[in-house]
Amino acid sequence: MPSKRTLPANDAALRLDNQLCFALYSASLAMTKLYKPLLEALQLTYPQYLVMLVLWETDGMSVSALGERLFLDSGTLTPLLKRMEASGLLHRQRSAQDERKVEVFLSPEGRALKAKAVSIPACVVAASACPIPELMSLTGQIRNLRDQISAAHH
Amino acid sequence: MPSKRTLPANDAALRLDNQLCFALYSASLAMTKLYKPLLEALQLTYPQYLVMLVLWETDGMSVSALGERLFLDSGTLTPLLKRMEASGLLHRQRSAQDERKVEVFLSPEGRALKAKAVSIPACVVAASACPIPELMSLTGQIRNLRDQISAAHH
DNA sequence: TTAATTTAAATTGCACGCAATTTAATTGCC
DNA sequence: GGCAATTAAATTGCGTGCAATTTAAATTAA
Repeated sequence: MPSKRTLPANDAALRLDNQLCFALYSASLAMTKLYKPLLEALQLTYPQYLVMLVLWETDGMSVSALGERLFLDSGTLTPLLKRMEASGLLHRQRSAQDERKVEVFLSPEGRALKAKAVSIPACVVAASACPIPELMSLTGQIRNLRDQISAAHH
Repeated sequence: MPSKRTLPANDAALRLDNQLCFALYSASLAMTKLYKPLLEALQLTYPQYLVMLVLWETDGMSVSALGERLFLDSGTLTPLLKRMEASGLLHRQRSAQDERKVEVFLSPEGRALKAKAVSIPACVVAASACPIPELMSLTGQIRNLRDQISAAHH
């Protein structure tokens, strides 16, 4: 039994492998590495793939709407979208209604790329070696956690 | 009921909010934002905090051992450790036994910083608004997933 | 033992993320 | 209408991540 002078609880609380944050961080990095070879065929980086997922759902979104969906700001998105425009996947266009806004539209090539992406989710599921219901449950739990901690700092 | 010409399953499979990868990615970014004000008091970035967690557990690790623990390589760690050395938290020293290796040692200031860090985990738990057993379970599940997909690409 | 291979860090180059600032357009308020 | 406040992108600067290469040390093989 620990003496009153020691801080046993803190030692466990600061242990790397007990950190939820590190589990998330390292899992997210591992996920990016898993996607890399899958996305190479599409000439996309992982954040660019996320942008494509959004645009395949809703074409013509503004930069800020895209940012809200992906939790990224214009400092990240502007140069990323410029690179995607340069590679011919989309084009950016000032909104006529509100000239402050820039709307992002898929090119025919960008739209067509979806066909090459449909096989990716199954590869990721296979690599996880985890039953689909568990993956769905885990996804939901992590999403809830994200929303909770996002709300926490307003 | 969907026609045979449509691809209904793929649409769901490519939906952003169904992606485990995006849940992890966005949760990890949100976590980093949550830590930022907490770490400002310690003058640490989030990856630097992870290095401190490792060194508080095991001082004197080599760069490669640190990298294995954190899933980071020397391309990331070398400049990061140089910045931490410049701010006086640690020093780097060629191993006498094997001159290829560089060992990382905490300075007295670095060791002392642990006292300021002990309050952080409780803040994070509070922000998550989630019972500790659930957090522990979630951490374990995410760790398992990470290990599984890390193993998957060798 | 020397030469080839392997291993460990460091370096280079590029793509994020994000804080902070700037520029431009719109909205609110009088 | 006119001016301040707000909003949207872009820009700047910095700290990661990581692939690819380089340098140097240690190990293995011939």
